Amino acid sequence: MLTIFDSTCVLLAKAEQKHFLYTKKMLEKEGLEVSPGQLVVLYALYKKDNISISELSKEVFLDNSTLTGLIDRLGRADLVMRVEAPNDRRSYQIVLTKKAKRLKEKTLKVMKEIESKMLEEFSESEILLFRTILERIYCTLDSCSIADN
Amino acid sequence: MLTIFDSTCVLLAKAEQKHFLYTKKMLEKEGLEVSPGQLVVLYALYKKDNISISELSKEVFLDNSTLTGLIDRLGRADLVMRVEAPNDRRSYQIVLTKKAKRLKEKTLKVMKEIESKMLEEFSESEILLFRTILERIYCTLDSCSIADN
DNA sequence: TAAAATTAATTTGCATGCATAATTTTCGCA
DNA sequence: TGCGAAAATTATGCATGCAAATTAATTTTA
Repeated sequence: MLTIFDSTCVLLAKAEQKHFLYTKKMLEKEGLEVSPGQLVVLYALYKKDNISISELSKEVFLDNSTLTGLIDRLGRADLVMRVEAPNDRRSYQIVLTKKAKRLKEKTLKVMKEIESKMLEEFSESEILLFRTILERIYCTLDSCSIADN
Repeated sequence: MLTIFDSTCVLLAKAEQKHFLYTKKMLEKEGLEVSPGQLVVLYALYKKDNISISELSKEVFLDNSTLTGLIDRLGRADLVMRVEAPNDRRSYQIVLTKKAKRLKEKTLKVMKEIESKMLEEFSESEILLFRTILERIYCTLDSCSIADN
C-alpha cells in the first residue's frame, strides 16, 4: 500500500473512514433512511430501549451532547420518541417507534452484510485476533486518557 | 467487552474514535499546537512538500474540499504556506514553513509514541496481521464504493 | 480559434463527535 | 426546610469529512 499507510495509526483512521462511507452508501442503497451514526444508536436501542439519554450514552459510548443531535434526527425520521420519565422531570425515556420496530430485521440484516463484506477473506481466528486488538486499543487508550490527566 | 461491541463494525469505529481522542490529548500534552487531522497532512508533507492540493489529496486520501480547511488552519498556525504554482494559475504549491521543519523530529517522535502505546502488548506478527486486515478493509470497501454505483 | 470539456480550488451544507457552559430538576445534609 | 452540590439534558463552538455546486483557468476538440 501507499506511503502514509506506513503509520498504523493513519491506516486505522483511513480504514474506519472508508468503512463509514461504505456504510453510508449501503444504507442509502437499501433504502434505509438512516445514517451510520444513527445506525449505531438504533442498534443499541434494538437491544434495549426505554432508557434515558444518559443510560443510552453509556451503551453507545457517545457523549450526551452528541446524542442530543442524533436523537433529534432519529426523531425527525420518526424512528424514536422522547417520552417524559415518570420519576424525574429532568429526564426522558427514548422509545423506538412502530416504524423503527418494523425496520428492525432489515436493519440488522444490512449491518450483518456490511460486516461480512468488510471481513470477507478472513478466517475466524484472524477476525478474532482483529477484534482482540481493537478491544485492547480501545481499553488501553481509554484508561490512558483518564490517567494521563 | 460490552454489548454493541459484538458488532466488529462498531468496534472498529469506536477504537478509531478513541485513538483520535488520545492523539488529540497527546498532541496537546506535548505542546504541539496541531490537531489530529493536521498531523496526517503534516506527515504527508514531511515526506514530500511543494505539491499541489490535488496531489496532496491523493497522498493523504482526503477530498480536496476537506484539505482546503485543513490547510487554512495549518496556515494560520504558520506551518504551511500556499505558493502560487508557476505554470498553472488555478493551483498552489503547499510548502512547509521553517517552523514546521523545526518541529519535524518532535512531531514524528510523538506519532511513534502514540503508535507504540496503541500497539503495546502485541507481537510483530500480530501487528502485521492487524495491518493486513486494515489494508484489505480499505481496499475492499474502496473498490466496492465505486463498483456498486 | 472558439466552444466544450476538464481540472484546481473553494464554498456551502450536512453529519459526527467532543468540550464547555447553561438550564432545570433533584438530592443530600445541616 | 433550605441551600448548595450533583445530575440530566441541551446549546454552542470547533474539528473532521464528504457531496454538490461554484469559480476560474486550462486543455481538448470541432
